[in-house]
Amino acid sequence: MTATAQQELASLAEVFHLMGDPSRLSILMAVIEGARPVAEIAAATGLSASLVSHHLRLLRAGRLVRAERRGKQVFYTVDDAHIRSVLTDMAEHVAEPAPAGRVPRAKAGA
Amino acid sequence: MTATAQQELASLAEVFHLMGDPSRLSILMAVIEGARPVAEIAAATGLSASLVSHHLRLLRAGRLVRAERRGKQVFYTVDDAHIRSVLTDMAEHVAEPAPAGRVPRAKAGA
DNA sequence: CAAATAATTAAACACCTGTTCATATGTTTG
DNA sequence: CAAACATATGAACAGGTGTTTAATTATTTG
Repeated sequence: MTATAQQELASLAEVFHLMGDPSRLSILMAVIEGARPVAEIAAATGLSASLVSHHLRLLRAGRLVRAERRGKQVFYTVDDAHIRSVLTDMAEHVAEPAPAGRVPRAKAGA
Repeated sequence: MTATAQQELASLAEVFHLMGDPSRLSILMAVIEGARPVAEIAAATGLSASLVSHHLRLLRAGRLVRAERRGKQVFYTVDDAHIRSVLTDMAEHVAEPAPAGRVPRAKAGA
């Protein structure tokens, strides 16, 4: 594997990692349809403003959301359309029923 | 937010979380185009067979890969098309150049 | 059945990460 | 400038996670 491929893989993993936390994912879902201020995101997700802010910084660093200040408030939105399509596409995957008889437990018997 | 929405969010986050690790992601990429035995995956990714096996168990539990035994070997493949489209779609996102002047550091000035 | 190969599992460790609580920064308004 | 509001930051803690090493379980083959 080439060095740049390793880089891209790392970046890709980083993005997924950011989406792989329930709090952050709910934050993303809260701002997926338009810009909202932090307090509103906190209310919508049921998380503290502090925690939301912490996560937003990570999401911003990973370029998943964009920030824009309007007066006292700071509005956040998802950065681009890719995130949206990925979220919807993956939602389909999760919605599928499990085909039964898969994923056997560590020790089936007993 | 409804209880089922919470559930789906958790499932969604779980899937992303599984993809959010470089080792696991490289494993997924290694089996995205067809079934391959563990040893081959290990060779392709540069990871130990043990580590690959560990991760494959998690990926299997999350229904991201499917296992099929053929003789001594166990072949793994990505479970369905959604994973593929998500991976390719997100790869596009990562490939995009950063629009400059975004993501200010914690404390810009010295 | 014994040996060899392939994969899985278990235990242990180092590291990272999400969360909370308290404090600080920025912004408007009196 | 002081007060109030909105957001951001810092420190500290608890719990989770990836990795390694060693041992174990399947499966074929002599």
